[in-house]
Amino acid sequence: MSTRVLQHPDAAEIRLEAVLHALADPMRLEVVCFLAAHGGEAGCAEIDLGVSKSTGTHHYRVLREAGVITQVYRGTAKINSLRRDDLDALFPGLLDSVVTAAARRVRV
Amino acid sequence: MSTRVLQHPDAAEIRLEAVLHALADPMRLEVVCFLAAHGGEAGCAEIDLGVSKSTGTHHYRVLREAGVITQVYRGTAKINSLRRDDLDALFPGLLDSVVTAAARRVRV
DNA sequence: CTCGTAGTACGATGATTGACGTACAAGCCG
DNA sequence: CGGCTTGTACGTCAATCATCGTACTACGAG
Repeated sequence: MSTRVLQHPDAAEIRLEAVLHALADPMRLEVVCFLAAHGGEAGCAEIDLGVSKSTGTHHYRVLREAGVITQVYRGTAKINSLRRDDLDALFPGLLDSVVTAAARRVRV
Repeated sequence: MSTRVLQHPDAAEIRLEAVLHALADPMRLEVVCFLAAHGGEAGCAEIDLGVSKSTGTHHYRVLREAGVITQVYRGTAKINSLRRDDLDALFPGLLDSVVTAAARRVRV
């Protein structure tokens, strides 16, 4: 039906538990870290999660519905962006501490 | 067998995903907020979660095994303490931002 | 010793979730 | 147009999770 427009929760509707739950999955955490490290933009295909496309779609959807990322179509590709502004405004310091902690975790 | 000694993960074994997962549940988040607001000590019975004892035990166990809280027996009661030092050392700022965000969330 | 309180252990159960394959839609390119 | 790439929708399956009830242990008070 050619929607091509993706629904995102309003900033005021972002729920802390949903964000934490979205971040609790290692795969989604990796996506967030990737976006945080790359200026917040990346196509779905640029982040190799090692899972099937369906599963990837599923995880991106969870992140989007939790209000963690924004997704925009650009041709056939879909660009994912971190909603850093909204997250920082709602939960100051949360994103940074999680990303920092995740980066350290990888090193260990 | 009178174990009466509870096993806690070592500080180095605390996993970010486990902590996030533990914090993602509203009930456990409430426990953490309560402990954070009360100097980090409280018996299981002091925090009314509105669920059965079994469920309460389950949630406390998840928190303990994730390395979020410490549990010590004092007579028949069990005292829960936040592992603030360990968490702050491993994931600087994480606990504060989550607790702050949760407190704000309740107000909304 | 007996009882009450505080919490554990052990299933059981229903809901949610993660992962997948297949079939399909939308946009680019030859 | 026809094929390729990119991602979605849908149904399925297994695993995990939150919740509970019941039976039990440990401790303190009387």
